[in-house]
Amino acid sequence: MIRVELKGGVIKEYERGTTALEVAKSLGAGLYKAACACKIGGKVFDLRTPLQEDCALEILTFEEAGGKHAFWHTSSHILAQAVKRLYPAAKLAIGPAIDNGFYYDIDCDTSFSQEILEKIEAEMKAIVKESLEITRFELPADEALKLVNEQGEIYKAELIAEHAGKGELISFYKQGDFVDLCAGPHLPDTGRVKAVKLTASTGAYWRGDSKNKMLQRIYGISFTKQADLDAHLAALEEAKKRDHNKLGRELGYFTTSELVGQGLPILLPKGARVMQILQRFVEDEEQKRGWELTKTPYMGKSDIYKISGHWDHYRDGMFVLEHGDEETEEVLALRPMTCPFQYQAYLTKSRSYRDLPIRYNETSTLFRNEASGEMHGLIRVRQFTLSEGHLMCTPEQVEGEFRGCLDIAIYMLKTLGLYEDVSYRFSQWDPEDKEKYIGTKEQWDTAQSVMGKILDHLGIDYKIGVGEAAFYGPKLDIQIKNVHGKEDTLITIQIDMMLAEKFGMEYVDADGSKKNPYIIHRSSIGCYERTLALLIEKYAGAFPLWLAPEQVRVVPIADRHQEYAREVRRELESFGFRATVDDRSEKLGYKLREAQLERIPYMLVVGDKEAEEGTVSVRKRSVGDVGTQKVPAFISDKLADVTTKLID
RNA sequence: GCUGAUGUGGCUCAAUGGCAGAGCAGCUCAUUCGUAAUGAGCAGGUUGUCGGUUCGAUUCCGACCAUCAGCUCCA
Repeated sequence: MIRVELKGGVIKEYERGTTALEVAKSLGAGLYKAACACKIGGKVFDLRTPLQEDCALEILTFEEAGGKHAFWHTSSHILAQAVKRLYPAAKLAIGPAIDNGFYYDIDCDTSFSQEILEKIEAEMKAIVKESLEITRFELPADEALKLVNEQGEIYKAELIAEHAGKGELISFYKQGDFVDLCAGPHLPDTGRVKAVKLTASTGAYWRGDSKNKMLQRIYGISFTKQADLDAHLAALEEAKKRDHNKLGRELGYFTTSELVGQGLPILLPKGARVMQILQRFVEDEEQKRGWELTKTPYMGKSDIYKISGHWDHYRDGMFVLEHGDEETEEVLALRPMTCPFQYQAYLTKSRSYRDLPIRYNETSTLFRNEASGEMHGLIRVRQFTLSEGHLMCTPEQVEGEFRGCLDIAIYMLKTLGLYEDVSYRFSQWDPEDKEKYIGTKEQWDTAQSVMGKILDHLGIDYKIGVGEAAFYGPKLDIQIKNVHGKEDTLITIQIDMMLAEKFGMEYVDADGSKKNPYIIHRSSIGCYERTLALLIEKYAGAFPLWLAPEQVRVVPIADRHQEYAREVRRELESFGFRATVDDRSEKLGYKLREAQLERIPYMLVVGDKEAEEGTVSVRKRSVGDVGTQKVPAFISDKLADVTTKLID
């Protein structure tokens, strides 16, 4: 007998070799029916795992992450089984659970149109109804290979071939007549996937490599009951309404034009105003923290990019202004980054260790010729404005300066109300990738260990991204998810030990020797276009007062109140408020409705009473009518909110 | 760049191998109104662009442009 510690510290005894599923069954029919996977000693396992010794066991249901993962993984197997039933010639690649559901990559001549997805979904429901038992078995690599070859599963064979010769057993899962190579864990049977929806069919390269064949990827989501699926789909619809690419256009923040081109958004007055507010905020804050503003050219000769290495790495992604022969004539290119231009500022004189750190910031407009399929709203564009900076310092200073760079980024994010939504990624090089990265293994090990030490010192919780580093150094990326759950980099701080040497940047140290400074590349608020996009989504267009392009709208009730309304507006403007008067001969309700739809933070209703008393009737966007105030009282209240950058 | 989808007035959406229609927005007039839509009238489109098939194309076909989802990429 073995002793199994269950949830809440309860200890029960079982026969050695009892499976987790049998334990769940012994604990109650409800738990048995809900069981998806288990945790043994804190690690997630399949429910079929026999318990061989005393252990702590937790049965995971759909409510826990591990259980959800198994549930969605099984859903993907059901998807694959349905596809194989309908299209026996289809070849299966991989089909994992993801953060929000599951997918399966499939090689099939038939294109999975909407109608076909519906057919597959119907077949999945049939498989669920059949409530097939799911069993696990293991084979040595050579027998496993034989099995998948018999099935004609060439992609599975490729996966197994990688494990051949290591002596490990390859696991399979079987449900009905469908067998799939898989590490698991999986549900006990297919009958538990009560509600399923296939959400999309897209393309995806085999093994994530664009040199490989493009397969078809079917995405889906599933739940234990239909009501949860319905709620999930409704939430997705709600999220779509916040999408900056839709809302930002509707509210008049930006537009695009076919005549101008892809990835070249036109910021309309509202968008341009918010961007100006953000820029002033960033530049002022950076000045307070010892950053010096530069203004460098939007283009430069190819020579400068050849030294930095960008010409080799990113020439295709640069807008090169070609006039003639590259060999004999000057070739200019629009700048894709500001680094080497700010280095020229550093190089204007010889530097002493006493001069360091030198911190240069710039609100820099950059140009990158992104691939046509990459462009998206304000998130990924071909011309953008970065709050960019480069900091030159000694090795002793690098930790403190890095912390300073991080501090300002965190301060920005907190002020904007985005901080709670971000996560950190420590982006490292991939030693296997000989093409992308410059420098030696020693240089990389040093730079990464410096950054790793700093991050650990600061107690930052990060994920490691192998192969995500810049070609010249490791990065701390501050990641954020958009309204659809897609993650992007908002802010990045990089340590660079390579480019100073390439550009001959030196300083004279205390002992008289010449050394290359460390360079930190960093952004404090990221790219303004992208930040604006995320703010639109975060606030669903209802910006905090300090950021709102129009802060106050004065709404006269009848035409005879227009003069007083304009007086109120002039008073507001004299205190720096962005205010307008809606002087159209419309009914009050009509004008308020429009102001609400435009997300104006405050509407000031003025009629006979207000004009008489020198007051305004305050309507707050988020609340409604909040009563009457004297004009100076309203102004001082809201001035305080603007000064503190209140997020309301 | 790749896979797939989409493109009809400013917006949301109809319709059709044979004169393209509605609501909202806009404009005009009337209404002067107290916290999310006053009424009436008017105007607005070479159906993304170019080419092909056809007696006739917005509809069918092709190329391109743009937009969307995803992949790849992101200095």
